[in-house]
Amino acid sequence: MSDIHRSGCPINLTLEVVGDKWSLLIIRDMIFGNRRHYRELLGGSEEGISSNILADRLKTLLAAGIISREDDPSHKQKGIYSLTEQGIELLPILAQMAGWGYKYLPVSEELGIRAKLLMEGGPKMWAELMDELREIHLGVKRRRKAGPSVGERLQAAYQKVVAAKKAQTGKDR
Amino acid sequence: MSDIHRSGCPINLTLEVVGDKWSLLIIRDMIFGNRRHYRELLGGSEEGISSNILADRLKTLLAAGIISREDDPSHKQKGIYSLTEQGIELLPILAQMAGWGYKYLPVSEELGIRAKLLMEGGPKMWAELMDELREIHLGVKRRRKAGPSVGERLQAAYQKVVAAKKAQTGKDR
DNA sequence: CCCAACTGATCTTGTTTCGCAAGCAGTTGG
DNA sequence: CCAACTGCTTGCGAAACAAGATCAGTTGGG
Repeated sequence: MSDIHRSGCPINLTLEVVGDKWSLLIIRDMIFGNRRHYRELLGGSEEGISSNILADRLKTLLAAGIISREDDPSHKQKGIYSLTEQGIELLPILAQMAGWGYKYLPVSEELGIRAKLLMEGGPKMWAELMDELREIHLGVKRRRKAGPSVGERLQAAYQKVVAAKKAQTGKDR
Repeated sequence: MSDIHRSGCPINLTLEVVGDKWSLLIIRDMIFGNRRHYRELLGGSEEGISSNILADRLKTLLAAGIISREDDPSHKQKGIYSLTEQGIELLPILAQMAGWGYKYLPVSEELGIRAKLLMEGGPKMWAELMDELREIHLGVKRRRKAGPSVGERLQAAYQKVVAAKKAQTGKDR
C-alpha cells in the first residue's frame, strides 16, 4: 500500500493508486450507480467483483483518501461509503475513458448511452455532475438548476435504451 | 487478449485494454519521451520495466490497434513503434490522470511541470499536441503554427526545472 | 573474415496478486 | 430463537508480475 514509489511521475503515481482492474469500476459504481454499501458494490456491478478484492480495494481507496466511510445508523455493522472531493475529481478520468471506449471498443448499447451523453456534454456537463456528487457525498449545498439533474438524465437515458431493447427482443421472438 | 469481456461497459472495456500498471506508461513514454524502439522503451523510463513485460505489452497494444510496428531500414531486427490514431486519442486520459496526480499525489518537481502545463493548457493544448503526434506518428501534414510546438514547450520546461534543481543541489553542498 | 556489441525477444525461477467459494462473527427483525 | 443479512476473512489454485540469464540474428570495426 505505502511502499516506495516507482517514480515521481504524476501519471505513474495515479496508476499506482487506481491503476488496477477494479478500483475505477468501484468508483464508477459509486458515481453512476449511487452504490454506497459493501453489499451493493459487491452484487451490483455486471462484472462481479470478489468479496476479498472489494474489501481490499475499499481499504486501499480509504487509505488513499479517495473515499470515506461512516457508520450507517440503521445497522451497527453497515457502513456508508462516500466519495471525497479527491474521489469526485476522478470523474474526468472516467469520462475520458468512457469516451475512448465508446469510440473504439465493442460497447453494449445500453451501457454506451451514458458514455455518449457524457462525451457530447463535455467538461461542462462533467462539472455539473461533479457538483451534484458534492451535494450527495459531501453534503455541499448547491444552487438548484432547472430541470432534471445530469445524474437523472443519464439514468433516464439508460432506462430508455433498456426498455427499447426489451421491446425489440420481444418482437423478435 | 481476446477472451470474453467482463461487461459491455465502456469504462470496463477500456480498463481491460490499458488498465494495467504498464501499458499507459509505455504510451506516455512514446508521447512525451518520443521513444519508438524496444530498447529505448526498455531503458528509458524511470520505472524500469522488465523486458518480458514490455514485449508482452507491445504485443497486446499492437493487437488492440493502439500502436503499429514497422521495420527500421537501418537494422533488420529493429522495429519502429508508432501510435495509431486510436493510441493518440489516449492522450486526454493521460492528461487527466497527470492533472489528478499532480493535484493529489507527491509528484516530483521536474516530472510534475509537464502535468502542470498540460492542466493549464486544457483541452485546446491537448488537441494541438495530438495534432503534432499525428504528424510524427502518422505522417499527417499540418499547418505549421508560430513558435515552438507543444511538445517542445513541455520538453523545454522540463529541462529548465532539471537545470534549476541541479544548480540548487550544487549550491547546497 | 571474426568477433564484440547490439537488436528484439524468450526462458527460468521465484514472488506477488487475483479470483472464486466457503465460511466467519455479529446484527436485525419476525 | 432462528433465518436472513451485515461487512469481512480464509484457503487454495491460477494467473500475472519481476529480475536476470539467455537466445538467435544483425551490424560494423578491425
